[in-house]
Amino acid sequence: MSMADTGEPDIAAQLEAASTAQERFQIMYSVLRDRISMLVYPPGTQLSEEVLAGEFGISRSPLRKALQILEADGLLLSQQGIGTLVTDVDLNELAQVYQLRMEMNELTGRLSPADVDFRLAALFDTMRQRAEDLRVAPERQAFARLNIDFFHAFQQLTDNQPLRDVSEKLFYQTCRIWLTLIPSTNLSREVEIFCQEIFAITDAVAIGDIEAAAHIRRAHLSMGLKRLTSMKDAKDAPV
Amino acid sequence: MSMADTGEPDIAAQLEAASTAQERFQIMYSVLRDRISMLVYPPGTQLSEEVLAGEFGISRSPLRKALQILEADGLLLSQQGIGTLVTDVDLNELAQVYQLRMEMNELTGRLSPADVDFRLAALFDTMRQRAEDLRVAPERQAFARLNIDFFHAFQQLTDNQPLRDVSEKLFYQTCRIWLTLIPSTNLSREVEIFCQEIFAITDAVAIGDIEAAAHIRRAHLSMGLKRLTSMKDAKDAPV
DNA sequence: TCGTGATTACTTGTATACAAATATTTTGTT
DNA sequence: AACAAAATATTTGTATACAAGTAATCACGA
Repeated sequence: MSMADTGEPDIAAQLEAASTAQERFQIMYSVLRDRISMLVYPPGTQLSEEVLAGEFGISRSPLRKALQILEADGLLLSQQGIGTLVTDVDLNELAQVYQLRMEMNELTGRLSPADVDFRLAALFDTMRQRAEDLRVAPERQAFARLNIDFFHAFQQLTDNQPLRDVSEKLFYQTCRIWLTLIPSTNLSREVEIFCQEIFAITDAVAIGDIEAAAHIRRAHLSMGLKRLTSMKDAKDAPV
Repeated sequence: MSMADTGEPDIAAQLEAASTAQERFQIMYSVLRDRISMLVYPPGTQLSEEVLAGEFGISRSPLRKALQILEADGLLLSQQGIGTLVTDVDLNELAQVYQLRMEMNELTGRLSPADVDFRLAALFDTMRQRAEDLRVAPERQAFARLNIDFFHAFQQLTDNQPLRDVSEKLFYQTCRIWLTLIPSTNLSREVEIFCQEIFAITDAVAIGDIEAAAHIRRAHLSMGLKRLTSMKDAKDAPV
């Protein structure tokens, strides 16, 4: 599925193995979005179409489709003569996206809540396990990876597909802010808070109370925004 | 020459006048989305890249970007060897989108409500005027056009940009359903209902009560969904 | 007449050459 | 040395030829 964190073995081979154009697009899109979100390409990075096409073993044409969709998602900005740059997340946009996500997460509990079957419960159990592992050995990459994977798990708590699509777009618009703002000194604290969130939500899911899970998620989004703004202020403050 | 019956004077000239690629994309995207929404291209219509590029006076490359974004929006579906087809709106998707829009419209009143200045009040006044004109002479095209324009006016009631973007995507995913389902016999009734909605919302906006406007909108979305499902049932019923 | 296989036509997907826009470097002049 | 203008390099944008996939047609035989 997602994987492709550091390993990401030979994308070119995966692309060649894919039979349809849609599959190839999906691979390129996922890989690039993941690299942007995991800060393999930090904000401001210039992505050369020619270089990327070379790495993927294809021409610029099919690659450009992936880049154009990512641009529509707000993750890239292409300009003729300048280049394709990874966008930055500014504080204003961050606050607006977070406010919207807070409200929409509540909808997860109200609109078409999924029934918690064995598979879903098992998924959240692995999340809990990964959180515990991370707490023992806090690490930036693993933290970011768990953040992304837990989001996708949470998504499965609703059967409303448009809600899923919209939530995903909003999530990826800002999720890299954590990696960009967390200094190594704060990592442990953030991991601890995130673990508490995962534990609480997993407990709620275990007893089938999706609405409770949604409210917990909302509360943590709210507090997360507050911490992010304070981090941002601390970073922007003069030395 | 071109079959663009609804105003839309020579797109090719507009494209040539545009100075940047982004402007050209915006023109093509808007024109195509509008044609799909106004049923110039009804669901199932096959859009030939070559023909469209010819009409727009450009090559397939820049046109394809617009088509690809519209495909990501869910309005088109492209398949190699088959063609690019306008998607249909099925009842399931319709219900999910409407449920989500109902909830999100409430957010319009809570998240960053815009302050109603003179310009905004004037805009809603023109909407009221157009509604009154439409009531006198109900017409399918004018109804659909007002539906789209009123949506954009309503959008301006919030300053939360992500909320605007998401709402717009959702709106265009289903708005053509009205034109596809309304038989000429029901047009007058729908126009009447729509006028009542516009009048009520305009009154609320006039006194600066955006939250009230949002609740009215939500109520009409809810009732609209009910009517749409009943229309759909009536249409699908055997003769 | 029916069925079946090959052929043909038509569609989007991909590769590539070139155009246009921007940034950088060089070069010439004062 | 400083400045300006031109040449150059680098990037995305566009046009176009061809490949790959699909559907319809035709030919041919039983």
